[in-house]
Amino acid sequence: MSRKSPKAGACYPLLSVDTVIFSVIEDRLSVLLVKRATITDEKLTYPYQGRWALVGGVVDVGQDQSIEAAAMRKLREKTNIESPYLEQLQTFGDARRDPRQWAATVVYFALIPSDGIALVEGRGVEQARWWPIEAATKLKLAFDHNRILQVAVERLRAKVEYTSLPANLLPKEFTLTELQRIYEVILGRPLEQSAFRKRMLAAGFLDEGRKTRPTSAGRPAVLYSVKAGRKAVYFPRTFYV
Amino acid sequence: MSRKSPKAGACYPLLSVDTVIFSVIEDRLSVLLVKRATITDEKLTYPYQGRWALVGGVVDVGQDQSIEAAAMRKLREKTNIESPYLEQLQTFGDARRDPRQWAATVVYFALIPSDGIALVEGRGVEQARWWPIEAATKLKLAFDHNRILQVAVERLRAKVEYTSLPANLLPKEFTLTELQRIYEVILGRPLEQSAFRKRMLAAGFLDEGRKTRPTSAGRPAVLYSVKAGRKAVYFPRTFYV
DNA sequence: GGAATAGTGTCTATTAGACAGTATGTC
DNA sequence: GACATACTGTCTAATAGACACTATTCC
Repeated sequence: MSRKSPKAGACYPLLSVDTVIFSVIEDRLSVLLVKRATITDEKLTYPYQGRWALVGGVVDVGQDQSIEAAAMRKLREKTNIESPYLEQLQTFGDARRDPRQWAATVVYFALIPSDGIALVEGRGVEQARWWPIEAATKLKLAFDHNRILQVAVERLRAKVEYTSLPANLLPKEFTLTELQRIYEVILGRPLEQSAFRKRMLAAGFLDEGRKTRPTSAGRPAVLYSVKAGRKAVYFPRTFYV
Repeated sequence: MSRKSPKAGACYPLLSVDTVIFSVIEDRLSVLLVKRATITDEKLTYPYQGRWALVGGVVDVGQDQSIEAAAMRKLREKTNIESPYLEQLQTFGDARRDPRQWAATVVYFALIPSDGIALVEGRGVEQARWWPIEAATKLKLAFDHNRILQVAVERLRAKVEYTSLPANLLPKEFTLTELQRIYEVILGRPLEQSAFRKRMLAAGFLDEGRKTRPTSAGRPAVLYSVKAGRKAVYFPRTFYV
């Protein structure tokens, strides 16, 4: 925000990126939010102080080669995830969503496994934490982030009905039971085991691991992993016709 | 492009909108392209002179209340369509896609009926015309518009498999045979009549018109129209499982 | 053997696709 | 009646869902 001309801020749109970072933590679909810092002497130039917000920030033309690179950079600054599933959601832009000026934000959504997530606190941020979706939507978020979050959840739920996206929420190797649990958590309803397994195997995006993992009790399960290069597969039908 | 500071153009991203306007004309999926004007004395500030390009332009903070409003304005300036089906496709933005500066463009795609299209030529544009998709993709378009067009066509073809989107390519009233023809043109393969009709009627997005239209020969067909407020319906399966 | 979890076989209901057949208009 | 286009009935194959059954481990 250091333009020379006093009117510049009002004449050109500001471009930022925001990422809705999803993970399933303790059987709940959750989103990573950051709390915006409180800076007592700069109320005008740093709005929504103390509010929870999506991970994001202004695109830096000097630093970012592309919008996606900007989103990846912001994500790296907040988590230690190297290559998450990242999909562009939608761009929101109008005259009123930022009190300072006409602003547009390109929103991505990311899916990351629940294992080994370490949060990093950065500039302009007091805290970062995971919120279950139901709790997050009840918060009064910064900017139009409530609406953005809602759109992101709707898109995720819609795509889970007919794609293999949820596999990106698990570590590299996982059992079909674990995968099914992820689907059930996001959709909020139980799925029939036999039909689920048939569908996943028929879709042909899984490699069967030779090893099995003996858990505390019960028959050990076969470990599967997503075939190399297959970010997502589309099923020919949705669940429960 | 009239920023005061000489470095301003290099420091902030430029935000524009582009719309891939589709229509089915004479049984061919077509896209509306405009030819960029030739201005001999301003080669640097107006790139890709004489090239064909998507309909679009820079977002004007003073004029446009939102990005979608900007897209609608550009569309209005080129065609006389009042309320087309308009869906945000994707935003493309990086350091190299515009020779002048780091630029981002929010791309929409529009579906408009083939009847009553009148083209209007505007500023910076010499011609506007419809190109069949196969011909358009062979042109060397301005900016990264070849890539954008490709993404748009892929998205359209994908959605046609499981949505009622193509109904937006027809006038208000149409027969099921006409609707089927649109699907076949976009998908590039014939569909089985009985299954097609069952699917469309089962999806429940059509109102049966009481009138029939006596054509030159053959049995007159029932006219259908999309139920009020139903922009698109999702089918539970794709065609040809 | 009992408990727990993983995985499969079989039946049924649904429905998409195929295709022949019927309906209704013009000439 | 001939022709053209619109529309429907019926058969079949595929498969999702339901659910009971089997498999493999730990204790």
